[in-house]
Amino acid sequence: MKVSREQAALNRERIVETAATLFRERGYDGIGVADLMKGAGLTHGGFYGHFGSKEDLLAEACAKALDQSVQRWQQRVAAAPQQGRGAIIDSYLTPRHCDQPGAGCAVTALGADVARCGPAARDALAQGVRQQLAILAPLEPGADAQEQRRQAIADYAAMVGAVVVARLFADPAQSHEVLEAVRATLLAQDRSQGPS
Amino acid sequence: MKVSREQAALNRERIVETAATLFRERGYDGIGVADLMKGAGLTHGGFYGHFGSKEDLLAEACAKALDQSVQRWQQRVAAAPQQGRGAIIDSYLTPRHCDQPGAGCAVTALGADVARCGPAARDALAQGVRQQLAILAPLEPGADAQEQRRQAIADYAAMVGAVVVARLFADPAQSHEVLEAVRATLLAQDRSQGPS
DNA sequence: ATTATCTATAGATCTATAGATAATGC
DNA sequence: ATTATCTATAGATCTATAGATAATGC
Repeated sequence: MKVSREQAALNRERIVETAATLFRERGYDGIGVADLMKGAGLTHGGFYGHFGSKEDLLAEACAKALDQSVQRWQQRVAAAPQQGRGAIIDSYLTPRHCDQPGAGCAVTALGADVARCGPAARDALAQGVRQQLAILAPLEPGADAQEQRRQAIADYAAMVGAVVVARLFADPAQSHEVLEAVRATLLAQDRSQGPS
Repeated sequence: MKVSREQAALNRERIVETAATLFRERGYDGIGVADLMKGAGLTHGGFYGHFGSKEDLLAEACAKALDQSVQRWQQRVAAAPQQGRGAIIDSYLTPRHCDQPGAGCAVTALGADVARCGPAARDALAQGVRQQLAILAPLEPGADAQEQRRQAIADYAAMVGAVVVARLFADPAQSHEVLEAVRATLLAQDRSQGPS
């Protein structure tokens, strides 16, 4: 046992990635340090060499999860520039996103947990939200930057709420109705307000 | 000690009400059976005479919390019939609601926890959401009932998401910006689409 | 010599239960 | 006699730490 300094850095990263998935799937209190380390292929005693506390790991896991979301958003926008904000809305409001919280938006999966936590995890999520709003705003219809930001916030809130509510329904048809209703309403605004 | 049958029923109800508040404030795993009972003025050993498990209590607490929300919605609509859905939107999207999760919407405070739980709590929340949508739909603009329901779902998702996101920001100005952006966008739709 | 990980455990907490106690209600 | 509550505790789990072990890197 015992590994190189380089391997130790890889192990640390694997712990953060494992945590980013398992926290989103089971919640902050739903998974213990021992199981997180086991998920990363390590024993739990090594944990406190990497992180000061479980909550410190939560903050890093939130930052990692949001970073991945931000990168996916950028890729989708770059891949379909003519689709505008629709590229983001369409991929966010899918049954796939609802059914895979471990790979999805950390705000929907961990928002309530993190709002009760210390400032580190909270700031990590808030920072991610600001980045996502910065991607969304230029794609919005609106006369000026202020109106575009307002629209970006409204779209973002609707998407987050749609996934939170859709996950409550055990019946896939009802989940689907929620996702589709929000999607149709958001995309209909393009027509009623026109492009910028 | 030991109390009358009538007093026992009152004690049970007080446990549910205490749980409805404390679960919303601290999350399902954030408060234990012993502290819940202490909050109701009882000792924790008596708990299992009233409920089969902690999760059974969660289901009852969710039902109670949503019942109270539904009643408040009905009162607000009855008190200001000319204001329509604006009466609900205005009261939902307030700093007061964000700052008092223990008295607010259970979907925003417990949605993620409950989505990971057994079916009883999930169904209790889902049933409450259906009731809230039924209140909202007749107040929506739209050509027919189907379009009104679609708008009700979209408004509801936007409101839930707004509070979840607003609670992430430590800075009250940023929380307020989220609430106001969603409120302005929802209410602006009346003008662009017109009343039914 | 340093350090990343492992084994083992301390100390706290949590759900659930068993048995005792003291009131209600026949 | 029944029953609602209380005291006490079993059994499990969780965070965090202490000390041992076996590599790395000078």
